Amino acid sequence: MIPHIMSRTPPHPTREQIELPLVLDCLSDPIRLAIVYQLAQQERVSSELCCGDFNGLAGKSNLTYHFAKLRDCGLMQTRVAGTNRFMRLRREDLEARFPGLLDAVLQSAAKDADRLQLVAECDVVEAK
Amino acid sequence: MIPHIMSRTPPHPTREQIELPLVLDCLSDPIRLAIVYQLAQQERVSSELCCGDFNGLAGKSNLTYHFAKLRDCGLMQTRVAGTNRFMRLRREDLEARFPGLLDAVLQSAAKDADRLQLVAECDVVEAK
DNA sequence: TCGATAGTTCAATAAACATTGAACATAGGA
DNA sequence: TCCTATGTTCAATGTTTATTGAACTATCGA
Repeated sequence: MIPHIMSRTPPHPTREQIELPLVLDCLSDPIRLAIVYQLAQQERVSSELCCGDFNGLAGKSNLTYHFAKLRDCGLMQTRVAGTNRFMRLRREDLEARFPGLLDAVLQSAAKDADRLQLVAECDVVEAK
Repeated sequence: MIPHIMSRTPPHPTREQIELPLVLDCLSDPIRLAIVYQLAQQERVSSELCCGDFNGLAGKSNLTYHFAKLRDCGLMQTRVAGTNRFMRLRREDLEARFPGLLDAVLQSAAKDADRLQLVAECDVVEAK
């Protein structure tokens, strides 16, 4: 039987392969910034979210596209479990490569949460 | 006599108009990141550099394009003096809007200076 | 006043990007 | 075993992007 593509974990860059321009470019898109922000908010509750939790941000296939970019640049990790894909922030790797960067971006985003139309923390938790 | 366009200072966004996605997008381009980095290195010597100081990074008209993007997003300020345009980083405004962000990016860039082909500090100073 | 220097503007081009919907693959439950 | 939920793949579309060179404008100094 031929191995099934979809059940395999997609490729991720190693920590050392994470590149600053790619990370910044990823974070510069409002939808991807919202994904990363929501992931960060959720971290206190659980470190993972699945694709469906972001349905409010864009259409399904568009989200797949943005997830791939976030994965390719090293910001997110995807874990496959059954029919779900669980995402988490690669906090430690980011912190090791670019100390303070992710937090500076997240705090900047939090400051402009209204302007950027980001979900408030309570929204995320309640939506569970 | 009709006022001469080129002698006027180009428009800049106010501090409040500076937007996070635009700033990140600006910094995600390797040439623009190099410009900002060089400007930051130079700050200890003088807070300003003129277009010609960046000739190593790209062609003249391409530089004009990147300078415009940096100015439009609020990262740089341009001052016109004779036939020169002097650039400086809008450090205070950036710090007020997004505390810690610029420094986190600059430190990250410094860590990857080789990979990003950024000018070493001594190169900048010696090139004067 | 002329020439050189500094930088801008404009049009053209090729590549990358975000977005959509339709078709598909996979896993789990009735 | 079939139905449903979850998510991916693919092709098509229109937009934005970076880069180039040629023509231009403005300023300074000889």
